[in-house]
Amino acid sequence: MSSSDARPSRGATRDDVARLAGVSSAVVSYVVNDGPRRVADATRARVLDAIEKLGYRPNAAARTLITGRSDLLGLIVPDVRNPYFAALAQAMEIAARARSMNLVLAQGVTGNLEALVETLTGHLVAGIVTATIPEPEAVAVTLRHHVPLVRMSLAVPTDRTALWPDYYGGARAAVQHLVEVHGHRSVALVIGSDHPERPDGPMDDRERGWRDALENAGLSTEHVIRVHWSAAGGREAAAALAEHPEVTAVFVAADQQAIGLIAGLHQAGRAIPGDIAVASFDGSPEAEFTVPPLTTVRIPLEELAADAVAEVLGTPANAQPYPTSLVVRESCGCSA
Amino acid sequence: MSSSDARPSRGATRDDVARLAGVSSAVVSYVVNDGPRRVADATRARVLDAIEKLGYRPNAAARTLITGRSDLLGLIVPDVRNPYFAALAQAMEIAARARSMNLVLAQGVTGNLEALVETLTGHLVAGIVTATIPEPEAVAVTLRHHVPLVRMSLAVPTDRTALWPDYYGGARAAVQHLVEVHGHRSVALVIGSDHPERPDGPMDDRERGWRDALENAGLSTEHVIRVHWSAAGGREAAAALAEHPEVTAVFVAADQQAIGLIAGLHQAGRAIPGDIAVASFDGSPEAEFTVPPLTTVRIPLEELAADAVAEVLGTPANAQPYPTSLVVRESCGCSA
DNA sequence: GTGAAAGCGCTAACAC
DNA sequence: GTGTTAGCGCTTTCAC
Repeated sequence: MSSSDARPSRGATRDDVARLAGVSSAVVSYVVNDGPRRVADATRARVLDAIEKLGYRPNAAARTLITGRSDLLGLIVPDVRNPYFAALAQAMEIAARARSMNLVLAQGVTGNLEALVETLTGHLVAGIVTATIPEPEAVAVTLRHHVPLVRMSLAVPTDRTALWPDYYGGARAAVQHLVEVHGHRSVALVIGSDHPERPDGPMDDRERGWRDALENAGLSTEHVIRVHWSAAGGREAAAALAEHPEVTAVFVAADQQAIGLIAGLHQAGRAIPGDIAVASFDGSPEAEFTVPPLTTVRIPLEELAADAVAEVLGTPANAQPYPTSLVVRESCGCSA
Repeated sequence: MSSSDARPSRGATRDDVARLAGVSSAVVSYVVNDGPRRVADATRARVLDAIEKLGYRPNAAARTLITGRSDLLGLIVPDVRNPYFAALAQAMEIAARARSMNLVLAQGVTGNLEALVETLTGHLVAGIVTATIPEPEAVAVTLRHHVPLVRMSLAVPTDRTALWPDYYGGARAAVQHLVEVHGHRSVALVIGSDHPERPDGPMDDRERGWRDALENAGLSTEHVIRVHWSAAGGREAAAALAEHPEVTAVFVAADQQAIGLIAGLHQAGRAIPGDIAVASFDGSPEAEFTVPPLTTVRIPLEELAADAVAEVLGTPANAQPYPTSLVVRESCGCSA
């Protein structure tokens, strides 16, 4: 520890390694980065040895400064505690690390994203993946700084890049299952609302799927219950449902809401699936542990995440919605 | 766009701002950082104006390079999808952002942390907070690079810094509740094991709390069920419990396990709390939505997170365990 | 109150 | 196959 401790002591630098290995610092770079020049095996070994001895780690900041791009990837979600976004964060972290990137986690809601995006671009992140719908100003920041922005879980026409599950097909399949397999004639929809201020905004594709499945079967689409995208919202939906005993099944747009709905239904003394059947959307792991286990539409999050990272790194991803699959358990009326 | 696009176009630099404002680049620094020199109000206004016009954002990498410390904070958890760690991540993200830090999320298990820690230190993170128990090699890396390492959720004697909830007191209070309020005489423990390879390792404080509460009441501590720290583990525990009908109550060391346990108990046709009462530990939000709602010990995660961040930033935190509180719901036998 | 200038550690031409 | 070197954008000491 020969240097002063006035500032946090920095570890060995590339020059230290070069000196110890008896080579120039460029060679150290070549070895560390495996390019862009070839290095003789013997030299490489000496360098590696010196690196090991010194405990040398490249300084990410210096590298970022010169290359103009860091190995950081921003992920913006509304709320990591929501199991859906937690699962997304997990999938993204794994996908990022598989490509030697580091995930910077940011939580933010639509309308507050600009500052977050600026912070992230200030770090020269390789890209930003967001499950929160960014306002135009936030998008403008990424555009100005040429930072790839990948929107997940929802696509709007103006998106440069978006990856999203097949909300429409998945919802439709779930509702069809309720109608065709179990013979339900009155299937309610429980869904959140992203734009409470614009009730006439774009319709969620899950809602469209539910609607089309019902209309195709000649059934009514009158029962729509809009609550918060949360378990607490789902519990409120149970109360609303109590006023419509004619409803014998519900399609819920998110597992979290379904979990709350089930709790509320139990509290109200209604049996699942006996009195009322439930199917939902997301395919989160917790759906396996509700009572009864929840039938849900699984989203291929791992694929979505891997492709989102790939997209940021320059590999154009699939422009199609990712296929979902119905995971049949007991809440819909199927037996264990 | 006068510069070539050979490399990703970088936004305006501090020099651009200085030029436009007609000042030296040092002054721009003084304005941006609010120091270390004073700047005349008129000058400051011109600089701010130029910054605005140019859409200038400081380059975090350059700043990190010169200061030797970034505004990044590493958080290592075993699994963000586990609601407990999701809640921790959320609390940490909020606490970090409140101090203008960015959270780098890393997932890792004991035994694999060294590389993660090296990556993080390579980014000159201001500190690392970990809920995963780091092996000594990983700790050594942080020591060598002088990166503060704060361990959360568990403390071992060799820790430099650790913040942890009152596992012992919380568990003990929960078990006492089961025994004293509800009169249970046979209370099992369901808990995970961090060191399956060392069954004689340090005992989890939750286990100690459970044990002491029981021994003080003159009750037996024979029923210990060790399963994975997950809902699936909890479900297995339900099966194990079926062989011991004399057990009328269970203390579960983690909400996730309790959620699985409840599912398993239902499946086995056992009523909660009628046949068997349940209380658990964590205080995660999902505990409110089980059937019946789960009585659980709440951990003050927000405080823990805020203090962990403060600690990293140089404010020595509380060296005491953080007080927990029993959230009484229905799974223990209390009425709604 | 403001400016000039010396690096922070690294990459990648470009020479040899 | 290896060495030299010019910055990347910023902070801060030191002059003025």
